[in-house]
Amino acid sequence: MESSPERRLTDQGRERKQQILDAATVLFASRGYQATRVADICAEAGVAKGLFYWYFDSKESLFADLIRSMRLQLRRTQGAAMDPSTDPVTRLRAGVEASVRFMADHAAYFSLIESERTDESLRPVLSEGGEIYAADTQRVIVEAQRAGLIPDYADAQMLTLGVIGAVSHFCQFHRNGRTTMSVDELANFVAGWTVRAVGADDRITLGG
Amino acid sequence: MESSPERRLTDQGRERKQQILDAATVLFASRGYQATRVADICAEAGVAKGLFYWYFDSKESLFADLIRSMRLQLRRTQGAAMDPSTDPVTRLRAGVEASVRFMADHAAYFSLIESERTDESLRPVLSEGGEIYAADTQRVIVEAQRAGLIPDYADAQMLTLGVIGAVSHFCQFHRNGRTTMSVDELANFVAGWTVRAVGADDRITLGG
DNA sequence: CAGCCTATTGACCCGCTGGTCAAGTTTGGA
DNA sequence: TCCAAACTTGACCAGCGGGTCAATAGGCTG
Repeated sequence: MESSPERRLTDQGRERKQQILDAATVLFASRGYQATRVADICAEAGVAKGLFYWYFDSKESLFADLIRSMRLQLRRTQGAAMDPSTDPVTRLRAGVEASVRFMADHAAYFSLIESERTDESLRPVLSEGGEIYAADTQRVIVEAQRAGLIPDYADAQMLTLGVIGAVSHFCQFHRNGRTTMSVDELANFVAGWTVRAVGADDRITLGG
Repeated sequence: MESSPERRLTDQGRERKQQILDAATVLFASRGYQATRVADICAEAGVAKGLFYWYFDSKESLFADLIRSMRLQLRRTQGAAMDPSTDPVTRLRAGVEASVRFMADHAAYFSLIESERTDESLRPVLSEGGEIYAADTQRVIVEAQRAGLIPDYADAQMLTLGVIGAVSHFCQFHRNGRTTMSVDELANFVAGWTVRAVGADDRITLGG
């Protein structure tokens, strides 16, 4: 019931912990958090139940770990996605494409957070990120509006929600097999879709 | 463990059943299906636990009942939404606006189906509808493409997914309070968003 | 009133699952 | 070589929660 104050892990320890984390990711993604039993995770990871509680305080704390570690990775990847020397619409495009690719690569993770969004006990952990991503996006959009590339009588916040939503739901459809597009095609299509929706259409591409 | 072969209900019986159904809707929507206990539902409805099993075979069967009855209502409402004598883009607009309004009116229901989409045991019931809605939408889009109102080098199916996704995720943001727009404003905005994204922009409105 | 069906209760059952623990093994470093 | 800490196990526990049931009340029909 404690463990938090920095337990020193050996190489083997770190490996085992990751092993459990991986097993949990797979199971959470396919059955959801609630429906996944600690025993299942241990079986999947091939370790005894007690070991779970050597590395994690609780099932919920493992979940938090999972989310946070993934978020770190996501943020890093996204950071490198947009070239600051280009114009905002180009950056928006690039950001959207990168996000789509990233989400496709980490399908299991995103299907997890998507499904567990309404879980009362998990809400805090889940919502603590995400606003950051929104802020990033909104910044680009406002910049584009200032540069006259996007009509500025539309609410920037709504446009932001639209972009984020579009990326996430197209990826969701991709995960569910509702579309069989390749990731490249998808990324391109979604970029086109959002640029058009946002009102920055230069009429050059309609993606697909 | 049976009950299905048409139990005859008195007026009072029907009322009680609905009462339990309503209680379940509220709780499912706010905590999710898994996290809601049968005892909670009974407490909310103000009846004893045994009564639950007088009217329903199981928690899962209540859920199925809920979904099916709601779907019926939804389909009826949507049927009346679009005026067949207008052009496809106008109909698309109208359909989107009507859907947004409907989803806002039935927020509890949609937040429920949205959150429980990944639940293994519930998937069959959940997915048995939904394709119908997609088919309706796609028909309008294809029609618009034939009429030259939407560029036809874009994949109609992808555009359909985009429309459906946009409606559902904007409504989701509305439910979560991520936007404080009124339902009317929202409906208008989403209609504008989708029309632009789909490539049918007549440059008259950018919503908001 | 008698018989039957619906309606309603709450105590009870039992399997499941998150979490604990005492006991044992391995590893690392002094 | 030896100690302590990291690691690993599986049996065990307690409470929770879905589902059951016997008992009772009430209402309709003959």
